[in-house]
Amino acid sequence: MYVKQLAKLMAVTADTVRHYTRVGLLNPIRSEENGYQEYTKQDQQRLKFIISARQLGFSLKDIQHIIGESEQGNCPCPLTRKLITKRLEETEALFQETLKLRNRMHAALEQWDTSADGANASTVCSLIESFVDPINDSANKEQRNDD
Amino acid sequence: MYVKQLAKLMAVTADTVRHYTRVGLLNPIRSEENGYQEYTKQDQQRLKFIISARQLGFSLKDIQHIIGESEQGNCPCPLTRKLITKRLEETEALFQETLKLRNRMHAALEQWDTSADGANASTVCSLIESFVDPINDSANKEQRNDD
DNA sequence: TGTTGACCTATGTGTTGCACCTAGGTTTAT
DNA sequence: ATAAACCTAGGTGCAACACATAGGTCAACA
Repeated sequence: MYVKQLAKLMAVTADTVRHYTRVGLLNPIRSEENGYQEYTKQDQQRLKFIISARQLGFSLKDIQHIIGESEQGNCPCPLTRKLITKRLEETEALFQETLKLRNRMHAALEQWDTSADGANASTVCSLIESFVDPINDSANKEQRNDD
Repeated sequence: MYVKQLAKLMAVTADTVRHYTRVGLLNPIRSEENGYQEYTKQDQQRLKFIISARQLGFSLKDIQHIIGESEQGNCPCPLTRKLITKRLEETEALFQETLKLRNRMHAALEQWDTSADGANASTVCSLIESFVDPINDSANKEQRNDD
C-alpha cells in the first residue's frame, strides 16, 4: 500500500509516515513501475510499534536503538527498561516544572485581576514587573537568614 | 559593560544575552574602539524584564509585542493579560498531557517489573507491544477482574 | 617583547518531531 | 484532454537557546 493509505489506517498523517521513513524507521519497497513507496504488513506492524513507543515517551532515537537491538538478535527489553527509566525522570522533571509554571501563571492572573494597569515610564509592563510569586519568593518561603 | 559581565550579573549565559540581542530584545551600543557590544543599565533593566516575563511563560515573541506596545506609548497591560490567558490555556493542556504521560510511564514500569523479557521473533519489544494502559484502555477502566 | 589566557565578534549549525512548501511526475476518472 | 488526487525528493520552519568556527582584542607576565 502507499503512504496515505497506511497513514489513514494507523491514524497518523502521511507526513509522519514519510518522516519515519526518512529517518529509517520504516523501510518500504520502491515500486519499479512508478517509483512509489510500497508499505508492507511488516511496515504496518513496525508503525504500530513506533506509535505505541511514542505514547510511552520514547524518542525516535530511543526507538531506533530498541529496533537496532532487536534486529541484531538481542533482546531489547533491558535497553527498554533503562531508557524508560531515564525518560521517566525527565518527564517527572517536566511535570514538576510545568506544575510550578501553571501555579505561577494562576497567581499572576489573580494578582492582575485586582491590580490596575500602571502606566509607568520607567517600566515596560508594570504587571509583570511588580508580580511577586507567592510560592517561590523568598519573603514567603519558610525563612532564610542570608545576611 | 560587556556581554559576559551582564550575563553573570543577571545569572544567565552570555549566549542567552547574545540571543536576545540578535532577535532585537536588547539594543547595546557598539563601541567605536573595539567593536564590542556595550550594555547599559537600560539593557540591564530590559533583561531583568525579559527574565521575569519568561518565568511567567511568555514567549520571546510575546515579549517583543509587549515591549513594542510599551514603546509606542500604549499601556501594554491589556495585551499582557490577553497573552497570559492564552499561554495559561496552553500550559494547562501541557500539564494534563504530561500528567497522563507520567502515569502511563509509571504504569509501564510497574507492569514491566513483574513481566519477563519475552523474546519473540514476531515483535520488536514485547514489553512495549504488550503494554496495556490501565487508565485509558477501555477494557480496564473502573473495574478489573482479569487477574 | 612575545605569549598566554580570557575576553570579544559574527555567523552558522544542532536540537525534536514533525508540518508545510516547492516543483514536479503518475494515476484515475470524466 | 484535463482535472483531481495521489505520489516523489528535498528543503524550510518552528522555540530558545547551546555550541562550534574562525578570528580580533586586551591585559598581564616572564
